[in-house]
Amino acid sequence: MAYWLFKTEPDAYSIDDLKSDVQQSTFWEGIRNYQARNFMRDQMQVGDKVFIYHSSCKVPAVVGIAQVTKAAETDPYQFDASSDYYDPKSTPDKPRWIGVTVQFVELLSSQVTLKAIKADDAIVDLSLKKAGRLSIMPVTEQEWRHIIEMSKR
DNA sequence: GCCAACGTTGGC
DNA sequence: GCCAACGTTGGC
Repeated sequence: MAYWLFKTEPDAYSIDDLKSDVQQSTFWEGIRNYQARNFMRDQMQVGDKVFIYHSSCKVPAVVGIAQVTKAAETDPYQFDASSDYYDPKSTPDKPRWIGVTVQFVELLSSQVTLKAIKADDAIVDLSLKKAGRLSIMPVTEQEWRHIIEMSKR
């Protein structure tokens, strides 16, 4: 089982939206970055754990946990000309973009802020720390455990 | 709202 | 295939 971190803008779709969504789950559409896509396509499996991270907001932070409930499938929004996620270069017989389905697991008892993560020497490799703009990134098991511990402080 | 960082595009 | 220009992301 692998660990991941998904960024989302809470104004658009927050962890609370996920929690109150149908079956507490959602198709994670709109990933338009090749590195992120390749993680979903090549490595992500049902049962993988996911940190939900709120970005572009007052306090950027890891706020909760979700899990992958469905492996990658074609993201239909790439064919929808009225969608922000429309990609005119993608075709149904050769789709470029995919998404997985995730389900809410739990809220962290306290959020772990970007500030705290940046200040913590135990977290070195996390892309979040390297000014990465990656919307989906791998998390090592140690980092996962460490961030869970931080949320309990 | 600014701007640095970085990914993508397209001309050559 | 290089690289400059451009667009986007995301913290502040």
